[in-house]
Amino acid sequence: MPLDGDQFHAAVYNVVRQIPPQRVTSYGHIAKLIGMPAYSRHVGQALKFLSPNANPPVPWHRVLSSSGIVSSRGPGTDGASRQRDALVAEGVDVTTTRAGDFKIDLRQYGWFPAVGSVEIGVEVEEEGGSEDDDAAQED
DNA sequence: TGGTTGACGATCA
DNA sequence: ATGATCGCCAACC
Repeated sequence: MPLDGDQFHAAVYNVVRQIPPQRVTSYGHIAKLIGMPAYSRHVGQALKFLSPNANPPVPWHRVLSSSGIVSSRGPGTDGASRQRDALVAEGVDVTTTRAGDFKIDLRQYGWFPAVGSVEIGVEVEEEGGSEDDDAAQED
């Protein structure tokens, strides 16, 4: 395995810090960027462990599910609404679906740079490089 | 040791 | 477009 526990967290934070303002990306894409595509769920875990007074700050609110929906932390929690609030405060247009979920238009705000084009900041085993995909498209 | 959980993702009906 | 399932994988219980 390329990354180890602490390194995984560090890599996640480093990548999230590079998400530009008014842009969002997905847990899964961050997992791909750090070379561990099957660890999308753990990206969320890492953000959960994140301390609010982290320095430099980590814009955790710019990370959502691949469908552009703000992940519900469960009934009775305010995490999702706080995330929506932070996004709106940045100028991101957040809509509410019929089911009550907060949704962001990835075609407009999505940030999905090609794997390898972002600095991870931690040691990564040579895994052979394949570039693909685009880099954030505006509409 | 074994089953459940979770800030997920891709498929299929 | 929406909801149900299955696949992932470490942390818990």
